[in-house]
Parts: sequence; structure tokens; C-alpha cells
Amino acid sequence: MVNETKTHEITVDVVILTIKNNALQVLLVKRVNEPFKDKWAIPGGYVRLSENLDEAALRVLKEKTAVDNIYLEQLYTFGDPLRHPDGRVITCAYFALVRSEDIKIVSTTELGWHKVMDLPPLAFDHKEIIQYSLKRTRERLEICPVAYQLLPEKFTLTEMQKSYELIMQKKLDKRNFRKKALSTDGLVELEEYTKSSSKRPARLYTFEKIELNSKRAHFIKKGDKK
Amino acid sequence: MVNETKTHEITVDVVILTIKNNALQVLLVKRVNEPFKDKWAIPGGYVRLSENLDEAALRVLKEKTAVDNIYLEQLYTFGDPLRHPDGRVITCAYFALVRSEDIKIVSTTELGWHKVMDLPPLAFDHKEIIQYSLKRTRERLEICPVAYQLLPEKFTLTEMQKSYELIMQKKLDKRNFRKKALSTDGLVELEEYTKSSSKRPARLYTFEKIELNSKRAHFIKKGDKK
DNA sequence: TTAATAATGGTAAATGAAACAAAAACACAC
DNA sequence: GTGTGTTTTTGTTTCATTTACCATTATTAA
Repeated sequence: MVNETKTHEITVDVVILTIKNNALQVLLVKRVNEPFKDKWAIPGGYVRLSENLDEAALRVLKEKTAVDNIYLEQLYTFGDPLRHPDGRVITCAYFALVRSEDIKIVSTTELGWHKVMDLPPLAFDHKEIIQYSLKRTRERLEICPVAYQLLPEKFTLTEMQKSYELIMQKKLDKRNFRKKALSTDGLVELEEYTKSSSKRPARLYTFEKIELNSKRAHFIKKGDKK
Repeated sequence: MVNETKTHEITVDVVILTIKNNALQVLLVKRVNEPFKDKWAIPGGYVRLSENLDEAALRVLKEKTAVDNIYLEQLYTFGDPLRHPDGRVITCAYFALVRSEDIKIVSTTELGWHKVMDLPPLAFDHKEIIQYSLKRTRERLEICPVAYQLLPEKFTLTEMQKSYELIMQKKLDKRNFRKKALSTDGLVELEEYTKSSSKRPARLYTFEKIELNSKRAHFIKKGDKK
């Protein structure tokens, strides 16, 4: 417990991902102060003494946005001594999957969605953090259908396939995807169809059960407090 | 940057796993100070300002043991406000897979191996941390043969199977395991056999290539400095 | 010779992955 | 109302991989 050990600061940063305009997008905030003034950054903030890390991440999320349905999971803790130019700041990074329809931006600062395949210059090591969140999202998608967290409440299988393709970065076979999707636990077929397009209507589906293969991840549903 | 945010302390704790006496074991240190005096704990220490988290974990490891071949990976960051009775201590947990033959205990404090299936009372939330490290080890084993990090440099397929069974907590079919093991990338068949037992000698194998499916994990090999 | 364990071969069943084409339903133009 | 265009919906086959299950031979020490 020498003095050297006592001047860390710890933050949480939250990579917020959604699908919007047929692209994977991440919510970024424009910094108003130095360092990295005017650069874009992942939303973040200091961890308060009274809250645990999950709570801190959720608070950061809610400071910027009004969200209802989210998937939130701790990503990795980044602690390079030089990652923050002004001192030793260790950040515990989280990532969240949200539906863009569920998000209302409540921040006063400049905030916007950016395509993850075309990021602006970012502050700190935030580019690395975003890249890692994509890798983790892919890993999660391979073991559980977290992608539905990015979709509207009711969606077609084609939309679901699109979101898989966006995350996995590759084309999938339509029939094979459909077969696998239909066997997914928790997927329910609705008696509703899309309307208003000059083509055959698509059946709508929704997710009821929350199947989660990763512990230490959190689904925050409508109405959950805190 | 209110004052409340500035009094965290951050530590690293390292779950050190090995296979010894036909059991998965974890290295624990007996605490000499309060809190949790005389309880067992995972080796840990404060993060210094000049080092990153990986370096801190490695330093903690080397303060307790002289190790050569290790697999080291960040596990999870635990930050419950009440996890440390004396204040707010956030810990970044790591886990390491080592060969018990490669470890020399250099610590002056009381240190010992404990079977993970039969743990003594532990300090803080260390039981939870160990449980999580087992889960992660299983996940890793499913995608890459990290188990060889627990084995002697030269090992028989039966020993390898034993280590898989210990980690996965289930029996495996001998012939199927052998078939899969032999097709593992990096496994090399040696022209050596076990000796000195009243039975048929078993062929020895070793690993040459380090195949790693998880980024952000580190293999520290013989001779690596730092 | 015996006891003990290692090495090895094979097969049947189940599962999963990849490749493929054709019919059905709607909107719209004519 | 008929035809056209677009998108959805659906099934089979093949191939490779995994799993389950079973039995025998080989090598050594004692």
C-alpha cells in the first residue's frame, strides 16, 4: 500500500451497438474538453464509490440515452499506463446491444451514431475497445442469439439474417439460416405479416425466452428499475 | 471528477491453476493480516502506476512463484462496493495455467495448493473468482488445447485425456479422444516412451505450435523476460 | 505365465454443414 | 383481371464430422 498504488482513477466506458440503416453502428460522444477535445469517444464516466461496475455502466448508459431493452456485458479492462495522457486511468469497458428504436438520446452534448466500419478519429484507445467489442459480439452470436437485441420487437427472418450477416461480416445461405433460426430456443412465430410493399408479405417473429449462454451478462428489460 | 470518484484502489488477483495429484488445484496464500486474517486467498497485489494490468498480474505471479511456462489471461473485473470490508477495492482478476513442475514457490508467506473441488474458507469474493476461472478454462479448452499448459512438457495421451476430464468434469471415450487429440494442430509424436512401470509403455507427445484462439491471452515461455 | 495398462480398428448412428430450385403471395402496371 | 416483378417460403441431398459402442493385441514387470 505504498503511495504509488493509490492514485489510479477508474472509469467505465460503454460501447453501445445497434443496427441502423442497414449497418452496425456505435454511439459516440464528441468530447468538449481536453484531452482529445473535439474527437469522438465512447460514452464513459467515473465509477462512484457506492456503485458496482455494472451499475456504473448502466448509469453511464442512462446519462446519455433513455433505453429500455439492452444487453449489457463487461468486455475487458484496459489499463495501459499511457492510455490516458493526463494520468493513470484504468477503464472497465462494457458493451451493450440495443435497438435503435428503443433509444432516446437525452444527452446535452453532441452524440451520434457512427458506422463501425467507418469510424471517425477516436480518443484514447477507444478504437481498440470497439474492435474488441465486435469480436466479442461475434463470439456471443455463435453461442446464443443475442442479435435479437438489435432487432425490433417483431422482425422477419430476413431481417434477422441481415443482422447476423452484419455482425459476422459474411453472407449466409438463406435456407440454411432459416432452418437453424427456426430451431432456436425462444423464437416464436407470430400470426402477423409485414404489409405495404409490393411483394409477398413476410411472417413476423419475436423472442420470448431469454436464453443466455454467458453468465455475467445482463438483460435489462422494460420496466426494470435501477 | 468529484472527490467520491478518486478513492478507489485497484488490485490484480491471479487464480493459478495446475494439475497435481490427479486433481485440479489452485495456489492459495494464507493471509497474515486483517481483514480475513488466517483465511486463504488468491495471490494478489496492488497495481503500480508504471505497469499495465498484464504486467501487474505477472509480477504478482512472480512474487509468489518462479514460473516459466504459463498461460495468463485476464478473467473479469470484480467491483462490488462491499467486496472488501475496509474500503473500495476493485480487483482485476486473471487466471493462469501452469505446470506444477515448472513452479517453485518463492514466497515467504504460507502458500499451498488446494483442490478446487475442495476449497477451504476463502477471503473476500475469491471463491466466486475461482469458480469463474474454472468456467472460463472450460470455455477455452473447447476451442483450443490450453490444457497442455497444465501438463508436463512430455506427456502421454492418457495424461492429456485425464487433464481434459478433470477440467471438463466428465469422462471421455478413450478412442474418440485419441482420434481427436491426434488431429490437434501442434501435437507432435515423440520417439520416446514412458518407463518404469509394470505395464506397456505409453508413447510420449509434446506440443510445438502454440495455437491460440483467444486474443488477449498470453503465453509466457521459457526465457521470456519481464 | 500372469497382471496390468497402452495402443489400435472399426462401424453404426446421429448430428451438422453446404449446396442446390421451385412454388406461393402480394403490389402494381397494363 | 391478367401478367409481371419482387420477395418469401419451403425440402432434399450430399458430405463431413461427431458420438457411441464394442474388442483385441502389444508390451512390460513381476
